[in-house]
Amino acid sequence: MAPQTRRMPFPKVVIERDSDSNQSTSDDDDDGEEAECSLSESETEFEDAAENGKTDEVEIGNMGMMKKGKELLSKKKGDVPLTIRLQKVCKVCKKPGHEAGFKGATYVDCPMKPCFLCKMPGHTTMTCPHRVASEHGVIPAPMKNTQNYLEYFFLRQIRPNIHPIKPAYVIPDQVCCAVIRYHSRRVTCLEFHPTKNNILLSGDKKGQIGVWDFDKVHEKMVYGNIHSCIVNNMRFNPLNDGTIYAASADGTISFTDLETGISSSLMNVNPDGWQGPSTWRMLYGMDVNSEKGVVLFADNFGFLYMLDMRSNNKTSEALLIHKRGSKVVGLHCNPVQPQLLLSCGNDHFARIWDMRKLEAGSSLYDLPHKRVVNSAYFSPLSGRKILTTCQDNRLRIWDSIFGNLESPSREIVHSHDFNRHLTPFRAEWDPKDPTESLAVIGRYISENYNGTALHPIDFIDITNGQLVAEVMDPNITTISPVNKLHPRDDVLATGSSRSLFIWRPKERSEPLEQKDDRKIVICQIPGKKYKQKFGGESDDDSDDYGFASKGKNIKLEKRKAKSTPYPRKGKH
DNA sequence: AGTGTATGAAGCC
DNA sequence: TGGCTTCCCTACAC
Repeated sequence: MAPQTRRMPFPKVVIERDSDSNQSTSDDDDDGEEAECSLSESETEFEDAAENGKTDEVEIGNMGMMKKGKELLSKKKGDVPLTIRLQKVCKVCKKPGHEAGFKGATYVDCPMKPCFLCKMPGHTTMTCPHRVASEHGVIPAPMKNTQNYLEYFFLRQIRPNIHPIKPAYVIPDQVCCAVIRYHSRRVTCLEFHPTKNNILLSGDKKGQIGVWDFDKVHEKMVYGNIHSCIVNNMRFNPLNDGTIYAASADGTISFTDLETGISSSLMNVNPDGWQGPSTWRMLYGMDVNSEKGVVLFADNFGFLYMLDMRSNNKTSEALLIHKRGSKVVGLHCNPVQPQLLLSCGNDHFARIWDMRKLEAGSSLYDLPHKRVVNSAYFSPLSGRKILTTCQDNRLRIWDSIFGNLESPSREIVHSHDFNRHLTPFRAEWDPKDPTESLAVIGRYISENYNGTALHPIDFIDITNGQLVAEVMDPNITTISPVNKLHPRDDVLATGSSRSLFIWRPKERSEPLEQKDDRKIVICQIPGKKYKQKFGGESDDDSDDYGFASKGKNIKLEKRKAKSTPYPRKGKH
């Protein structure tokens, strides 16, 4: 039998490319296969010019491209020439005429979407009014004078701690030491030692807990057998600062001796083991109340638990404090009033509780938010203010916890978007600021700094919304959602991806060029070759957490910020 | 350089 | 309520 030949010739295909598309092949290529091939290369828009001149527009994403293309071609088999115009579409909204994404180190927003910073429609991040305003307060901070008894006693108690004059802020703006790839998964929480100034604790997504002496730099330890997955919060034991508590999504509260690494599980909220994801309890928020001698922690079903710190027995049954089935991600005890507890979670609320009468639904105040509340903290000295970080890209401040709590006294628009691959951002108070007005938080959106997209860490004056400082380092190209200011020293600790960084004020640091190489330690998983971000390939697998050898050390170049990400009207 | 994948909240039906 | 899909700047390994 003679081979069958194609009776109907394949339709003539004319490919027209968008004028600003990259390379252009022969415009009048009539090879069908070639057309399909080209179509799969990039996101394009089909335009099918039919015989009567009527135009059929079909928008196709890159995945459905081939299939749709074939359908289209087969439909048109035998028809007059098929014109396929290759036109670039925006990867965000799939519409032609514009493109979103990185242009070099600058990110261009899709104009069809709401502003990535303030979430309002009609403009992009570049032109967002919150980028150019000198302050962001949507509601002025009112000084509420409630003059109730509680307020009176409260003020008497804290008055000596309140500074009348705001001192100049000291900003730790230069990286002085770092451990690169210290953790094997991203860092989730940080904690400074309450008495030893140079000890930093870090928890990660894998369940490991690191203990790092950042003055000696190379003195570091990672405990990998304490938890089996994400460490959500850690606290030092107020009765013995050589021991810590940690809450993990493995459903346990651990108690660990930092010297020996010996750890015990104080409580397991999944006593029956794994019964499927719908019943598995994970622990998120945690705090210790030294006055009451209890460890408080909460799970992903809305429940609060309490353990007596001396007996390690639970002091009460689990108590529903947030919407049933929602995560309670943060707990904080008031530093001055031990009866007051602050919680926050995925039900879009932060709640204030009186620990003397804790029962479901008995919260003193419910502070509403538009999205999940990542964190809620009382101010560190007076405990009178509350700072929350919400996934709606806003920081909120309640100036007086005894005032009108129906609405925050201030909202500050700030880029700290939720991203499932990042540890949630949490704005943290500066515990050293006597005026309780300085907060630190990492920034999600990047800025083009001399050709590199960097994500700075912002210092914000929460009394007026002003950006006091933004710190960045050319070597930290990853987002830094985890930040903690030292309780006594002018030191900032940053967790960015798997690495840790310690910042100090520039004027107090010795020039980096003269520094000991070992100020920066590169860690790696044994046997793995990996590309260093900072200077070539490393195959040093002599040590689990080996030092960077001389010459391979990270080069910290002096940064030259070309532009200010949040240009202000005045000086900041 | 290109791709797969870890993964969480929101919104829809 | 539950199951499904979508999602805008990730980080990193291969």
